[in-house]
Amino acid sequence: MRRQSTAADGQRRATVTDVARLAGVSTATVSRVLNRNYPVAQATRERVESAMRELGYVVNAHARALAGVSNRTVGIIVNEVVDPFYAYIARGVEREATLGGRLCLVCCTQGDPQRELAFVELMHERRADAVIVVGGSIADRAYTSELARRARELDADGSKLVLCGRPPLGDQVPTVSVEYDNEGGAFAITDHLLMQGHERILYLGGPPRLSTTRDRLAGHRRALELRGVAPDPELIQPGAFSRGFGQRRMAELLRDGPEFTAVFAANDVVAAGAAQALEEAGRRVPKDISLVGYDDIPVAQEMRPKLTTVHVPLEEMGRQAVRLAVSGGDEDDWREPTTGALRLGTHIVVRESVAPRAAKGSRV
Amino acid sequence: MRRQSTAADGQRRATVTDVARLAGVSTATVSRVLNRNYPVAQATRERVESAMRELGYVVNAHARALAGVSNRTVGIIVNEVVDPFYAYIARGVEREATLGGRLCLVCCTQGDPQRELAFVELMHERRADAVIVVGGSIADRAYTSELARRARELDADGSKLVLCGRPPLGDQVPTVSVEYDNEGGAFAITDHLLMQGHERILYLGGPPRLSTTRDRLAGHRRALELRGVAPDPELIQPGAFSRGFGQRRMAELLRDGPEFTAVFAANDVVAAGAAQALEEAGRRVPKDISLVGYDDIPVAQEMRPKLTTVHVPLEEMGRQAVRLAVSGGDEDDWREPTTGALRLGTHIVVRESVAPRAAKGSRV
DNA sequence: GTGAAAGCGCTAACAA
DNA sequence: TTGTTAGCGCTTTCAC
Repeated sequence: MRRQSTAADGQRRATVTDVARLAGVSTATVSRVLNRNYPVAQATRERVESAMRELGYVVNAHARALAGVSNRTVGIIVNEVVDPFYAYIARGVEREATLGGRLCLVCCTQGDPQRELAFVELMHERRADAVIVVGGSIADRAYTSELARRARELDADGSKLVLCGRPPLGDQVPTVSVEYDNEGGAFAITDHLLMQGHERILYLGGPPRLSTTRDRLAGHRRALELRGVAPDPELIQPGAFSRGFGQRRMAELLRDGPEFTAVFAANDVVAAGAAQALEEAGRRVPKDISLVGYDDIPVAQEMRPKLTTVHVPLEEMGRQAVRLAVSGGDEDDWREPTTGALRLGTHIVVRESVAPRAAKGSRV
Repeated sequence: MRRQSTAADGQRRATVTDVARLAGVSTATVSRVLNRNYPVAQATRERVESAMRELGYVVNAHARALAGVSNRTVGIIVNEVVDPFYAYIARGVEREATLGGRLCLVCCTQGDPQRELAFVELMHERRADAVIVVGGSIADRAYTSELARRARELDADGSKLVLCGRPPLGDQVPTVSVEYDNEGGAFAITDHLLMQGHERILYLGGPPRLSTTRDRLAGHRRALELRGVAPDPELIQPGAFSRGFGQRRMAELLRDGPEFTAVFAANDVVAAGAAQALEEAGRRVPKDISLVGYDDIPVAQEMRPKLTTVHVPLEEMGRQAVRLAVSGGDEDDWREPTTGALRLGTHIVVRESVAPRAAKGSRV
């Protein structure tokens, strides 16, 4: 049974005033030793510091922020921390923010656009230097205009909304954006499959209305078209970005779907699910069916066969997002205009999950 | 080029006063519509709201916090967001915090205890309701006492330091802790190996001075002892918690290390690295050598053969951490004493990476 | 080198 | 139902 030393027992938390009193100086002096931005006599400093220690004084960040010092914070809003796609971007943001002496706050929407909007507002309320929204978005009228409104408010307060891996909100909306060549990656990997003789390629997974899906599908279709392969609607099977979806849908299609010799999974996680279903159905990858993914997250190297996929510079996107947003930080440089944009490249990583199409169809 | 509407052009950010003036009411009224915790005439409310919209008003969270409203925040401090071990705990924290209407702030130390300490302080400065430090710790005198000091300061301010997956700081230090049966899991999985006839078991990876390693090793040794197997120092090969370490060290040991028929990797990530090295050396798992991991993160199910490992209730630990720390939240219930502790169970999950010891030694 | 005092933007008594 | 006003804890001129 220990002493319950919460606010209950009147031990009001120590403030600069308390420290000042105990040290026999003014609050201004305390503030000066706190910020070490102004000369203070050695002896005075020591008295103040010991008073702080004695009182267990901890500066109040809110009071400080209110009094006008930047709180050096960038917020990042993602779907899910446990999803490597987001985690690696978050890591980039975190690293770069730390480099600039800033704190990085991570929020998870669990895929809910309303929560995303709420978080943007929250970060604004906390006066973040920048708020970064990550990942594809659905093209919803109401949602988009709400986000645009917040982008404007943020901008009006000298902060920035950063779009990371999603399309711009329109030319009138002040944002900065960091994208990756999503369409190009999808084109390249489809072409890779085509070059191996595959023409019946199943596109599997990804929320149908998501910008990410739209772009990947566009690249996929462009590649087919270029090689004169007629797209078959039956081979386009979007759904979700989850392992579970990949596995379930794949199993179904194997049972009574169209014929195909290769699978283009919307991302590596879906690919892992598909691989599982393929394995359970006794289809060998890549001998019977070739399989590719997208994103190049670590699981791609853990799978057997190792997954051929499209590399996306996730961490670098995160870094660039904060770099673009907080241009400099201390030094007030008047770099780019209000709206900056950056598009990073993608490239395919060939591993072991693709083989030339077998002479006969893949159906057993 | 667009209008650069930052602070530069004198567009001072709108405050309650501005809103009040524009709406023709007092700031108190504005505050009341903001907090919807007090009756306000419908007509008034509407005028205020439209004024807010017109001005692009966004409440200042710092001012609000300073004025005495809890900012409903819990901070979590982890090594690395991209490490699933931490990511899943973080997700639990996030989920539970959200349930309580709280914001979850994630900080990454990149394994640096000094940064951890700094983050605890930072979260305290921001007046977090609780700050959760996650993962094993090294038993360093100076570090421990520093952390203890901060725990006391936090406690004095009615907040809490939560130790998640690491040993307590001592009975005098007010903390709450959520652990898992680390030793027990290691015991169980070692015993599993022993039951399959393995006696030469290599323990691979994990920072040697980390509490996590110490506990796992303790369980491992206890199991050996119980079955009367003499521990061989050569078979204890700690190092790091990384895939790279697992792969490198494994390759070396395969080349010129002691003989062994099974590998107990300190965690699943190390196991993945070890598996890779085994594969490259032409040793089959589990036929030639059995392999187990720890943590049961998703990669365990992606590996082929699927990895037998110890399940740790990561997400649940995160949830419990905040539940214990912010006891109730709104309702001021006087539940447990200052120091609460919880220990969650672990269990092994048998998959495909263990086989009975071959008749002959594993050496080719 | 140090102190006095005026806010920063908001909330919460207390009045009206 | 609404307004007045006194802080919350800190920083920062401006004096001394």
